[in-house]
Amino acid sequence: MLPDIPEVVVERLPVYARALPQLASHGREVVSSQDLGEQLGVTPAQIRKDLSYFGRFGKQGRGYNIRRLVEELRQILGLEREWTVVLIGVGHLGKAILHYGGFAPQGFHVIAAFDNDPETIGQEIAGLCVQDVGELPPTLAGRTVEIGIVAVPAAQAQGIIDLLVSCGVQAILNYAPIAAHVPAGVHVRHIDPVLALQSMTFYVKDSDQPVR
Amino acid sequence: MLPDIPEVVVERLPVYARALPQLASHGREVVSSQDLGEQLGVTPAQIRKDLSYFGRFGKQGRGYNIRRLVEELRQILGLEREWTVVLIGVGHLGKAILHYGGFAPQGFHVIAAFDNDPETIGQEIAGLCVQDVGELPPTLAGRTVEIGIVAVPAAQAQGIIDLLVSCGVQAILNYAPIAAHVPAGVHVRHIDPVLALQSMTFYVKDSDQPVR
DNA sequence: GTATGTGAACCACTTCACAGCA
DNA sequence: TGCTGTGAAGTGGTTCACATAC
Repeated sequence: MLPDIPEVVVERLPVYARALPQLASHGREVVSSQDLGEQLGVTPAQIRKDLSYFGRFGKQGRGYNIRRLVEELRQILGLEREWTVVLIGVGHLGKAILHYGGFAPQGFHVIAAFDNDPETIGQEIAGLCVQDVGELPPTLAGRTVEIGIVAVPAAQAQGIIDLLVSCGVQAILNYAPIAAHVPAGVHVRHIDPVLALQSMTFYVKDSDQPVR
Repeated sequence: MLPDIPEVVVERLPVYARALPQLASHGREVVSSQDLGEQLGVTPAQIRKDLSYFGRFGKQGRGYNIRRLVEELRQILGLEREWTVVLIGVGHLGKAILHYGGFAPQGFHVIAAFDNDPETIGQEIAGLCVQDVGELPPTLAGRTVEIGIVAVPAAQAQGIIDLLVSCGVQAILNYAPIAAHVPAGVHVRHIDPVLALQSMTFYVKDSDQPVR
């Protein structure tokens, strides 16, 4: 139906969807690509082009109705739905993810957590009882789980990802420091603060300011 | 000195630097762009092109000496240095960041943590006493701090980023869900798991597998 | 007058393909 | 023979600029 949309475009849509309600304060109902672009550090042309892949949501001479555009974007992205998530790896990082309050309000519900450490299995964390990773396949067989969050050590990550894929999980948020291999049709995003720091140091290393 | 390097290239270098030692196991000393590419899901041509921006590190007919290449990459990226980091925002997320053991081994040392909540100020977390954010400027005046990690609520994030920039911080790792505005010469990377999930749902939403 | 939507022009990154060297 | 290093070709995404619509 929709002709091939560049992935970078899809990745910008949630940014737009999130920024728009902020612009709605002060009783404003309409926003121009100019306004949104300034808010986000993006060119107005890019915003218009991105949106044009999906339809014609604006009015010439006026701009975009904020509420309407947010709803369109959420529809396009599938954010009106609720999503079911499992977490694998309940170490320090996994515990922090379970306690993180940012997923559920956006419709991402962590319904089970798994680990392979006998000490960790059975613990209750954020209202969830940690299960043995061996129980993952039977647990997922019953219900539809679209998303897996991987927070295991690097050495185990590819194996866990393979397991998730074999259980029908279609999207993986990978916190492990490896380049994941997945079959076509499975989607991966990588969260890696160390890599982020290590690419910034390239730009900072030369320009060391003298101590004043 | 080095002619303009695309930012995407710089972002891939740490990935190469991290993957190489893994290939060194089994007593191997040399690796080809082919091997590394397969490991990382990148074309061999891209690896060779990326490296060629910085020098000629390989030997025709053989490949790259792993140890040598890792050292070159670490030198290029400034990873041989130690880096000084401050954290602002010691809520759930900030605490998790302080407990995270992945920064220090890579040379990123969090030397101070700040918050504006009287309850949090004074707490000792991971060996660090949380300071009032008002103490940030005097604390940074004395020493060189290159990197700031921002883990405050969205509403306060831009203000904190401005403050960091005014204190001479040149690189910011931003966990807050906003598009940060910084002057030229300051570098920002954004960590946002919710955005990552929200762009994957676009691809998953239609292809919902039937429950078997 | 004002801001969208969009083909065309432009730019940047990726891939190709082969000369050059071990 | 094998693999690097690199100009050249190709691809994909961004920006321009203007016709169009309110």
